[in-house]
Order: sequence, then C-alpha cells, then structure tokens
Amino acid sequence: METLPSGPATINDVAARAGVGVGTVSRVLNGRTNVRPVTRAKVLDAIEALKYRPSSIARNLSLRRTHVIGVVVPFFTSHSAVERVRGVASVLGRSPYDLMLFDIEAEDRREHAFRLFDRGDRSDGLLLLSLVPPDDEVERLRAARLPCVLVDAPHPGFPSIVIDDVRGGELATKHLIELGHRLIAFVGDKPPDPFRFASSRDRTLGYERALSQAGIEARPEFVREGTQSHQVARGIAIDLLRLPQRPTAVFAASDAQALGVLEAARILGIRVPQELSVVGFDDVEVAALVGLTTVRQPLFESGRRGAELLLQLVAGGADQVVEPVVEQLPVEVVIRSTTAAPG
Amino acid sequence: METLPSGPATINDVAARAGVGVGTVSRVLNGRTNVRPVTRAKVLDAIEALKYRPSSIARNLSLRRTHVIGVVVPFFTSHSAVERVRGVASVLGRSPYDLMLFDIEAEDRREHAFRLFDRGDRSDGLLLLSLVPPDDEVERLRAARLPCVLVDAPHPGFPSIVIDDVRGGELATKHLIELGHRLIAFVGDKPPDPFRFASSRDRTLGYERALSQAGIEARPEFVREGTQSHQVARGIAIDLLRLPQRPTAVFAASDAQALGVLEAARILGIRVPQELSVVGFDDVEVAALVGLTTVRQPLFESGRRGAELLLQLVAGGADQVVEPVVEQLPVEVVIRSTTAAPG
DNA sequence: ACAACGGATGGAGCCGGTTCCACAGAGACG
DNA sequence: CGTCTCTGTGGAACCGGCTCCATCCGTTGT
Repeated sequence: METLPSGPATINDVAARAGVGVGTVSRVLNGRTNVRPVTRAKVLDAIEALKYRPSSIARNLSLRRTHVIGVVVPFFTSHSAVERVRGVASVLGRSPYDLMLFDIEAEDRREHAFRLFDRGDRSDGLLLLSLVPPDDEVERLRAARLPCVLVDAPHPGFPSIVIDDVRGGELATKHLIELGHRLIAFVGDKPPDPFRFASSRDRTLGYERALSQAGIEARPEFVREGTQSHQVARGIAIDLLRLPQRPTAVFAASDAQALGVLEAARILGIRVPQELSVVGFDDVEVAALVGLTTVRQPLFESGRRGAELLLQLVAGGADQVVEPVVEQLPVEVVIRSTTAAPG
Repeated sequence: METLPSGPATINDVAARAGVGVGTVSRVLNGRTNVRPVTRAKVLDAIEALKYRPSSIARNLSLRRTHVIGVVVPFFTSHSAVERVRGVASVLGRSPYDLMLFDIEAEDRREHAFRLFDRGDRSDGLLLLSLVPPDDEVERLRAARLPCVLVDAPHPGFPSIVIDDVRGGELATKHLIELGHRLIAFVGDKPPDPFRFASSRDRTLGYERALSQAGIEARPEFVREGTQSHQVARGIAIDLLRLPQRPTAVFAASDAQALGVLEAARILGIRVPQELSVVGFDDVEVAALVGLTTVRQPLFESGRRGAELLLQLVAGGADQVVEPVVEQLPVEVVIRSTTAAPG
C-alpha cells in the first residue's frame, strides 16, 4: 500500500500518512509543545516510515535565513589565512551554522563574490579576512542588513578584530636595536596592494618609528617591497644582501617573507644569526620549526573571535544597532634562533 | 511615484514596474532569446532602477539545485588537508559553484554533517577528503542521488582519486635500503583509526614488502603507531631511538610524523642524516623548508582532480550511470638532506 | 479576406517548507 | 445550561523564483 516514492518525501506526504495537517507536522519538527503526545507519535511514525528529512532549502526560503556563514579570504594560499579559517571553523563547528568559503584570488573574481551577497541571502553573515571592502560594497552590505565582521582589516563601517601593526613593527625593530643592530632593513608588501592590505604599511611605520626613537637614520635603500610570496622576498633579499654596505638585520613584514630572506642568506652563504639576524611577523607554525624569531599575532584566535562576534550579531537580528567596535588582540616578540647581536 | 522599498525588490516588483509579466522577467534574467529587444530593455531598466538581484534561495528551491559543492574534511588542522582543499578551491573558483566546508573533527559532529546531506539538497555534490564514509551513509548518499567523489580514500560505491600507498611505502623503504640501511623503523597511525584512514596501513605494507624483498628480517619492535600529531610521533621516536639496538633510519607515514622524529633526534642529540636517516610522506610545504626527504604525493592535484571529476558528474545530471572509477595519481621519492648512508 | 502558423507574452501553479488565522471541542464558571 | 476560555489542529497564504500552457498578435499562404 506504499505510494511509490517519486523523489524524497515532503512534509505533505508525512501529513497525509499521519492523517494530520502540515501545520501539525511542522510543529512536531520544530519541537513546539502544543501538540498532543498521541498526535506527535503518529507524526514521528510517519517520518520514520517515509525516511523523511525536511528540505533545508525550502526552510531557508520560508524562514529567510540560511544557517550559513560566508568567509571571504584573499589568498587562501597563505598560512596565516588558513590559520584564521581554522579559528573560524572551530567556532562554527559547534554552532548550527555551516561555513561557505570564498577564496578570492583575482580582482575580478573578488568582485563577483561580493556581488553574490548583494541580496544577502546566501549567508546569514559575512566574515572578511585580511581584506578591506571597497566603500560601495560596504554600502551594499549595510543596505542588505547583512551582519559583517572584519578580521585583520579595519573599516569604520563594521566591527573588526585587528592587531596593532605599528606596535608589532616597532617591537620587532626594537628587539633588533636592543641586540645592537644599526643596519636594519625592511622587506614588506608593495603599497598599492590590490587587496588593500594596510598591515604591511603599518608595520613599516612601526619600523621607522623604532629607528627614529633610537636615533638611527632611516636608509631608503634598506626598505624594499614585494609581495607575500617567499620567492619574491628571496629575490629582494638577495639584492639587499649584495649592497656595498649590507644590513646586519632584516625585519620582514610576514613569516613567508622572512623565510625568503633566510633562503637568500643560505644561497649567499651568509650565516644566520651570526652574520645576519632575521625577524618575521605572524608566527605561523613553520616559524617554530625553523626557529624563526618573529612577532606573534594570534591568528587562530582572531578567526575564533571574529566568528564569535559575528554569531552574536547574527543572533541579534537585523534591527539591532551595531557599533563598529574595534577589538585589538595582543602582539609579542617570540625570540628564537634567527636573531643575535651583530657579529 | 516610487513604492517604498519594504525589503529587497522581487521579481514581481520588477515585472510590475516594467509593465510585463513575471515570466518575461524570468526569461530576460536567464538570457532566453525569445524576448523582443524593446521588452528586454524595459525589463533591464526596471532591474536597474530597483537594484533588483534575484534571490538565490528561491532559485535553489525552484530549480532544485544549489550551486554549492560540499567538501567534507576530517582534521582541517593538517597541512595535507589544507593543500587538498586549495586544489578544490582552485577549480571551484572558476566555476559557478561555491564551496561549503565541513570540518569534521569529532565523531559525533561527523555523523551530524553526514546527516545534513541525507536529503542531498544543501549541495549539488560532495567531495570527501581522506575519509571513508560508513556503508550506511554511502547508501543514503546514493539514494539521494547526490554525486560524490572520494579523495585519498577508496570505496567501491564512489569514484575516487587515490595514490598507491603500498608503492609509496615501498619506494621510501627501498630508498633507505639502497643507501645501505638495514635497521629501518616505521612510525605510522594506529590501525583502529576513528576516521578509517587506510593510508597508513598500506604504507606499512609497502615498508614490509620492501624489507622482505631485500631479505631483511622485519623487527616488530621497529614498527610503532601513534597519531598524525607530530608531538605524539616525537614521543614514539624517542622510545624508538632509546632501544638497545636503535634503528639507523626511520620511515614515517606522514611528514607531520617525520617532523616529530626529527625533533626527537634533536632532543637526543642524534645527528641527521649522519646518525639517523628520516623519510616522510606527503611532501607538504614545510618538507622543502626543513630539507626533509619524503615521498611526494600530489596533494593540490588530488583536490583539483577530485573537484573536476565531481563537477563533471554534477553536470551529467542525476540519471547518468556513474562508474566508480579509481584514479591513481603518481608518487615519487624526493631526496633532500635527511637521508644518507648509515654512518 | 481569411485560416493557419509561430513567436512573444501573461500568469497560475509549483518547488517545500512556515505561519497565522479560523475553528472544533473540552473544561471552567456564573 | 449557556457562554467564555484555552488548547489542539487544519489548511490557506506566503517566501521568490521558474515553467508551462493559454492567449495574443503579426505573417504568410491561398
């Protein structure tokens, strides 16, 4: 007497089989209390018999929410990004929200991804990692009333989780100065970064500030800029280390770049730390493995906090007033074996 | 004369404003050709004026597809998993599909995640990384006609992208034997692995086969099992290296574990490769940085191929006959600086 | 001039849930 | 014993698209 199953069972099938109305089935599904135990049992039996599972898409449409958090990240290829995503995943894992990952490698694709959220109906909230959204996108997102949190990127329109990059750069440089270095170079990102990272620029500021506080003259030829790739950093570092008067220490704006500097030193036969000190930034897992002195920023924690904050906003509903608070996580220098007093 | 915008514009609003029917708007949206240019222009104007964006949720419900690919991965904490996900992302990035990431850390949570797909309506296809689904889940997924591809895990029910783990283990061990080693230990995963990895077991098989082919007697005390964590591997390796007759070489079932072995050697003051040779497996990025000799498997490529294959299945529709083909990617030994002839 | 034909168009109905309102029936109370 | 709750329940309307069918209108053929 089974009707042949043309596709998965729907709530109507269940209602019919249990001899009740769809409203009642819905009430059972959503754990409402005002259903008679006998009725509830009938419904549960029917669900069991038909192997019924509600369609989440239909729920989405009806409830106007998706139970999805979108995570937008440029360069998923970078270790720091991965570490942050892990932090996010650790929070979402124990929430009813799923994680939609948008890896934005190219400018056009990035545009595309943002467009997706115009309507704001693909996700209930957006977490932007290391990425400052253009003002018009911010406007769109706000218009769509889509809760957003930024991690590692500030914007007056949204709450953000950041670190004090200037201070980080200052700490790193101070560490080198305290060791006795005077010839300190900097390897960072190009200013007109397509993804509008501000981090590297701020770290440069900290570097310059520390130098000036110590009364050390800044040398323009000691400040070099490339990209996050360690290959590029390696090339830059080779140039730097071939200068007539070469630096005795290098501060790199990221661990990836610091690794490139270490490679350059190895290629040129320059011993670290005896002849060259190197400080990185981020403290990715590899840093510990190769003994890199670096500025630790809580990467995992930043993702975790960002996700927590976002879930809070999402739970708060669309009509709450969101203060664009800026939450600052601590940075510290982790001294390992790539820094020492100049030889 | 604007109606006040109570929420985002819908297709009805557009139709009303353009003075046409919803069917026509839908036709314009979907690029059908049978619309008069004049009419099309009116519709496009209305869309522009109302800043209309179609609701993807409503489309999903209507079209019964989501444009989402689910990626299920245990231990997103591992480098190899991340590398595979990158491969997946690189393919999905230039497709209309979005990536939903399910990080399954705990057994119960994993169950939960699989349950989500019962209905098969959260995603149009599923990519399972390093994870053999239980038979009843396979049954469910098949019943839901949800296209699935396995990466780094075989199952007769689905196509899969794998490597020859036995051969990989054999190659690694042979490399050590050819260098002259006879006392070769193995560090791998515990057999009753909660996530049912088979890789480590197969790599053990390759190890044993290589030994027996070379006429070297297998020593049970040289085969140790722990988890993927390099801390655990470090502990195991310390035990191993304190044996009265200690091995001159260690083959670890993963780079993470090999790094643990290297740490152990450092702690015990055993020089690598002079006193101890170490071979890993995977060739994660760190391996190159620390100069680890290892068996390279194409991690990124496996994700890429898996995603390509899955998209093909998804495009093929639900009624196609899917042969559970097994695609095998090549492995090779990458010799770096942690292996040498025994001292 | 008229029938047959075919492309453009409007709109009801559907996808599968949720919600809200109307209503039935049981018990409380004057 | 009538009225007034108050709980439990059914089902229409709705979320916002897509699709198919009926209809309309302009051509073409005779």
